[in-house]
Amino acid sequence: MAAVNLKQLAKILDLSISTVSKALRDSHEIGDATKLRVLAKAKEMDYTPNPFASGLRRNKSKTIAVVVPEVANNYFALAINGIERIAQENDYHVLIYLTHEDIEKEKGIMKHLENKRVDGVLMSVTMNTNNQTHLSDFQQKGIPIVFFDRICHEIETAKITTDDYISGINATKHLIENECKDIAFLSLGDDISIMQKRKSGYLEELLKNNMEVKRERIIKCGNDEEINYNLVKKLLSGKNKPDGIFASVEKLAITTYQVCRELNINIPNDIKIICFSNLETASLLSPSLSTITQPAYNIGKTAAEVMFKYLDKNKTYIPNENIVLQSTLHIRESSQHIV
Amino acid sequence: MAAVNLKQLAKILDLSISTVSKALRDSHEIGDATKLRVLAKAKEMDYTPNPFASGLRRNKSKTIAVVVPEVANNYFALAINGIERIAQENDYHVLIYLTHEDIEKEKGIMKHLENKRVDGVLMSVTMNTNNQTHLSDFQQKGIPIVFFDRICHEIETAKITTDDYISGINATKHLIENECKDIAFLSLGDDISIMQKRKSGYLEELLKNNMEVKRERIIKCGNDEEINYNLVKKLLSGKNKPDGIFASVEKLAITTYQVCRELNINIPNDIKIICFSNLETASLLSPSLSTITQPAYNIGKTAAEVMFKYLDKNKTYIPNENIVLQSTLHIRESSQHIV
DNA sequence: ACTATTTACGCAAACGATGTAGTAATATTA
DNA sequence: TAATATTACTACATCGTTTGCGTAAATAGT
Repeated sequence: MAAVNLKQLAKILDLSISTVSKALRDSHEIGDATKLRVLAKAKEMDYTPNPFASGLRRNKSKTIAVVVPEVANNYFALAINGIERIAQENDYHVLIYLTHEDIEKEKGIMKHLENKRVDGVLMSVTMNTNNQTHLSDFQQKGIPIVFFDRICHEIETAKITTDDYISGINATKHLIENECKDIAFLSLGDDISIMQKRKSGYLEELLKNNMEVKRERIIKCGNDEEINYNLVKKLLSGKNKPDGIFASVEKLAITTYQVCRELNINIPNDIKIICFSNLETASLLSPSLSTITQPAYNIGKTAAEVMFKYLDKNKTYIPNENIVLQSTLHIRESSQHIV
Repeated sequence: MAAVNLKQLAKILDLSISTVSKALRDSHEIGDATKLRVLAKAKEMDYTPNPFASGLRRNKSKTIAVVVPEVANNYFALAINGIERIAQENDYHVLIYLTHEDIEKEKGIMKHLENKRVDGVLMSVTMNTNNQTHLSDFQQKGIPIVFFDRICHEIETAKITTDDYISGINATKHLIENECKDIAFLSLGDDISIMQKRKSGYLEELLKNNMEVKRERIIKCGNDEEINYNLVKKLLSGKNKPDGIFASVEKLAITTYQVCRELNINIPNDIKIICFSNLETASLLSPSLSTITQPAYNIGKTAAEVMFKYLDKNKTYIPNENIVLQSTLHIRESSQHIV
C-alpha cells in the first residue's frame, strides 16, 4: 500500500541510502555489481522515487503547464495533443489550465505557477491580454514561457505561430476572386497579435484591389456567444449587408452559419464565407466550409520541442525566436462563386 | 528572481520559521497582531509556499490526474472543461494524460502515477481495457480513482455514466419509427461497458420489434480511421446494405457521412443515421445529424466533485457508487423519414 | 616498499514546510 | 497566594532524495 522508499530499499539491501540513490541514478561512484543488485531489488519492490522529495531537492518538477483559453476547441485540443506527445517522450507531465478568455483568470493562474511547480509554461494568451506585466513578472521568476498561436510580442522568448498575415491576404484574395465586393471581417477582440495580423492581411488585400475599407465591416466579437450572435445578425440584417465574410476564428463562422440559417441567407449565393478553422467536419457542413487550417498539432509539438530544448540544457532563458508554420487553404463550397 | 521562502521571511520579520508558517496557515497559536504583520510582509514579498516542500511534508499534491483516450474530441474536451472548473474551485491542479486508446500506454501512465504525484485520478479507459489489474494495482497504492463514461465495472469506486442502455433503446426505437427495417450498429471495440450497454439497448429494441438480429450488422470498429472507413464502406457497398445506422460514437458517424458521400448514398433517403455525439456543428451538417448528446461538461464536473468530496475528507477509499446522468435525444434530418 | 591514486561506499547536510513538544510570560481560578 | 490554565511564541525532528565530502581498501606508480 504505502510506497516503498529509499530507506526501506537500503535496509533490505544492507546498503546506505546514498549508495542506493546513486546506484539508481547510475552514478560512477557505485560498482557494477552493486548497481545490478540495487536495480533488481528496486524493480522487484516496485520502487519509484517520490516526486516531491526529488523535486524539492533538485528544484525540478518534471512538469510543464499549458495555459490556453479553452480546450473544447479543435485548435487547442490538437495543440495539446502535440504537446502531450512530446512531454511523454521527455518523461514530463502536463498540467492544464483554462483561462476562458478571462485575463484575470490568466493572471491568477500565472501567480499560482510562480512557485516552482512547473519547469516551464506553454501558453496562448486570452483575447484580452493587452498588458503583459503579469507575464514578464512571471519570467522574472526564472520560469521560461513559450508562446504558441496567441503570442505576446513584448515578451522575449520563443513564439510559434502560423503565417497569419499571408493567410489573411489569401483568404481575402480568394473571396475577391469569387466576386465579393463587400467583405466583412469578424474579429475576436483586437488586442492580440493574430487578430491584428489576420486583419492586416485583410486590409492589405482590400487596398490592393482598390476596395473601400469600411469601419463598420470590421466586427469586434468577443467571448459571449449571444452578443456575437446579435452582432452578426445585425451585420447580416437589412439591405446593406456584405457579400463576403472572413471569420477570424472557427466559432464565429459557426455563428454566421446559424445566423444565415435564421435569416434565410443562402451561402454561398447571397454571401460567401471563409474562416480559420480546424473543424474536422468542415467538409460535411451545409454548405461545406472553406477554411484556413492551421497545423495545430505541429504547433503544439513544436512549442513543446523548443521548450525542452532549453529545459534539457537547464536554461531558463529562452531568446527571441519566431517560428512560423504554414497554414493551408481549403477551398470548399461556402466561398465559391457559382458561375 | 529566486522565490522567497519561509526562512527569509522569518529573518526579516524577526520571527521563527514555525511562527511564520503557522501565522500563514492562520493557526490559533499565533497572536492576531503577529498574523497581520506576517501576512502583510508575505504579500509584500510575494511569498508563495513551495509546493514540493509542503507536498513532501503533508503527503498531498493538490493535484489530480485526468486520463482519457484523447482530447481532440468534443466529449472529452467538454468533460475536461468541467473537471478543470471544479479543480480550480478547489485550488487543485490538473494533470492530463492521453492514452490514444492504447492499453499499454494506459498501463505506463498509471505506473507513472503510482508515486504520490497526484491525490486522485479521474479516468475514462481505452476501448481496449478488458483487463483491470493495472487499475486495481493502482488503487492498492492508496490513490483513489473515479471513472467517467468509459468505466471499469470490476473496480470498486464511484462511476459517472450516462443512461447508455436507455439511450441505445431510444435511438434504435427512433430509427424503427422512421421506417428502418435493417439497422446496423457501429461499435468501438466491444470490451468497454458503454459499448455493451449501447449495444444491449440496440439489441433489446430490435427484439422487441421482432426484428432479426444479424451478426454482420454489428460492426466492430477500432482506432484506425482507415480501417473504420473501409469497414463502413464495405457495409454500405453492394445491394444488401442496411437502411439505418446507429453509430456508437461521433467519429463513426462522421466516417459514415464521408462514405455516403463517396458512394453517393443519400441520407436520410437511402439510409438514416443517428449517433452519440457532442458535436457543436451537428445541426449544420448536411444533412443535420441526429444525436444522442451526453452532458459531457456535467459528467466531468460531477466526477471531479465526487473525487473532491472524498479528498476533502482525506478518504482514499471511494465506495461503489453509480451516478447516471441523462443524455438527450436531438432528432434532426439525418434520421427522419420524409413522408 | 612507500607514496599517490582510484574505487566503492557511508555520513550528513541540505531542499522548504509542517507540526509536535517545549517554554517563558501572562492570566485565571480556588 | 499558590496552583493551574492560557497565550504566544521557538526549537527541532521530519518528509524522501540528492550530493559534497570523507574514508577505508584496493590498485597503481616509482
